[in-house]
Amino acid sequence: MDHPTLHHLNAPQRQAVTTLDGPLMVLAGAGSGKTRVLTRRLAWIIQQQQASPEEVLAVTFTNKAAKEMRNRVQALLGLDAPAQAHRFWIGTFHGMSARMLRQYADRLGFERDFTILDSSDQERLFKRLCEELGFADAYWTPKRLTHTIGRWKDDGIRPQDLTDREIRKAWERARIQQMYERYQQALLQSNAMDFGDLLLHCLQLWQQEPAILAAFQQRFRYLLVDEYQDTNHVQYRWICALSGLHQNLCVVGDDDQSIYSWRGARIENILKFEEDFPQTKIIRLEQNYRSSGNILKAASGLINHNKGRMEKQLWTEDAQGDAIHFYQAENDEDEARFVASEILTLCPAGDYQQAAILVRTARQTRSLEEGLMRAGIPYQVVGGLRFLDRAEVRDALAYLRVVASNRDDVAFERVINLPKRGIGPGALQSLREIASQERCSLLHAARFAVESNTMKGAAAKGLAAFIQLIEHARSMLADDITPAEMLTKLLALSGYRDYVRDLEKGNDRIDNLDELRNALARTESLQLFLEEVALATDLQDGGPVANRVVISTLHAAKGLEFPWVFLVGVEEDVMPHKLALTEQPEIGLEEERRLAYVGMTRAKQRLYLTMARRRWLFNKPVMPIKSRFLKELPQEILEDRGFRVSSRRGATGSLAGLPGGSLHHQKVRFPLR
DNA sequence: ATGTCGCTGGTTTTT
DNA sequence: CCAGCGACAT
Repeated sequence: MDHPTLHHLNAPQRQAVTTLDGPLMVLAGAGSGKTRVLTRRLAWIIQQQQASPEEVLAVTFTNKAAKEMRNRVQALLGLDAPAQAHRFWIGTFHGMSARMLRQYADRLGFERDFTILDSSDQERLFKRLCEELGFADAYWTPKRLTHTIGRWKDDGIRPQDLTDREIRKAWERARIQQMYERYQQALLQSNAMDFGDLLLHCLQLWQQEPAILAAFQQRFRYLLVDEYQDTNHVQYRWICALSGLHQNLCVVGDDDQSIYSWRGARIENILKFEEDFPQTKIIRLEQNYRSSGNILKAASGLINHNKGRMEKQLWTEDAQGDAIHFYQAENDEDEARFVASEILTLCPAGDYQQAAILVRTARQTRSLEEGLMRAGIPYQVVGGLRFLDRAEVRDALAYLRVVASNRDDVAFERVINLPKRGIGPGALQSLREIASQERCSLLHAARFAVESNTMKGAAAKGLAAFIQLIEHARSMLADDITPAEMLTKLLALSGYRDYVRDLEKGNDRIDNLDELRNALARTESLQLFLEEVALATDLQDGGPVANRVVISTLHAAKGLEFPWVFLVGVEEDVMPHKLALTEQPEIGLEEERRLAYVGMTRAKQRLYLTMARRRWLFNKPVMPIKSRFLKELPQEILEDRGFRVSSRRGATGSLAGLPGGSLHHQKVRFPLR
């Protein structure tokens, strides 16, 4: 077998690529060439003429991963491939589900152009329902309802499925059940689905119309699932259903990198796979091509403290490489300064994209950003507050949604009084009453109220203006004005642009609106844009920007790699995070350990672990102590870079080394000031 | 209907 | 420190 698609693959990789028929589970350790295997496998299926691209379904968790997979497969397939690559069904669980549901929306009582709600939309909706139902409870806040019901949906629990496993007290269960039902009703009424619904409604559709499922089963000869360790129960059922006929299902994952249990991910899906598909072949990819020997040793040493792992031992042909550098900073500022000075030493030519700083929580980025800025090092923050989550962006999107759909009540409520149009809670309440009486949407109710002069005063005027605005926007689209131009006019005429300009940081916010408009200009239609945006996390390509240090949360760093990695804040209460240990301490701790493991295994050549002895938290001083994870590392490969008491007050070295009498090099280097 | 003051409560967040 | 919210005043 000397096919180019099989070049440069080790034996298990080659096996994973060429074992096409029957269920297959690939346990792919960090840095073991997983993406290479996945993409080669897709190419192999086509080249061996086992299926045509449209008969292959590959599911990923992020749009970014999907895009990368498509590009790489395209490259593998050669010149005639672009058209072929587009025929594959490659996408996220949610994207693929939406695609299938649009086709059959009517069977479930939805229209084809249903909207997809994000968690802030959901919270708003729950808030409204709480008010309507007089549901006041200190515990069951809209936020908690959103979260809890979201988890239930991940587990496939519908309102009627609630038992005392979920809520023990029967009287409370009845209340929550009613709320859950009302929520689903409201979604149907607004022709909307939340993320969980996308998957659940697929299952329901298939159950209700077996012929539709059978057609999909027939079609997808090969299924591939990436990041399998992060699938939840419903996703598992979704996969099983679709692969039910041919059973050519290949899942690829690493239980040691499961870090989304708080979003419903079930590590047990890996164990269950073998049970549910008894014929399963298991292939382990254990050779690591990314990290030096010491980095691998440290990471393995850490993760070995977890119980109940799939048996797997990573190894590398690489040299041991650098020691793991440990630095105990005096405080946040000193930590940032240390990181910055190391980066300057490591990247004398200014090739800063070689370095990454990984944090447990987004708020840790602040002192680091300041430190880098002071040192004149360009950086890029990934995984912080995302573009599409910014209030002004969501507002503008809500305007677009109202223009695009008559039924999107959630979007309507968001913008009806933004900027202020004199439509307060009272006016809104009467609109809702009209809507429920007439069984119509809020927009229709508003139209009705204006036409029949039901409203009075400021509210009447404001409503009329709003309706006119929306109709005007629609007529622009009908007159072939581009959606992007329409948005610009819409935001200007509504007064929203002026309103935003006068807010704090108004200029930045206007920039964001402009960026949204640019993204809209790049898309074919408004419908397509709204779909894309609903399922996307970010509009920017997301790839590393040239010559910038990446600052990332650990979660957002999965799948990335860098020559130099700084894992900062390696302290108790941060890593592991305090709140991760509250409910089920053992389980939480193991996930935190995996998170640290993911961070460490991002490093190729050198790994730094840092902590600070003093920090400020919520305006209060705290004295962090070393993370227990530090003590779980093989001590002999750690190099203590010491810590330093404020240079201005005269430095005294400290022997605050690690237990076990490790090295105490006092290499104090501070090129900055 | 809207503006302001003071209180609370703050992980991670692929979709 | 900070955003987001409810209570109260305008």
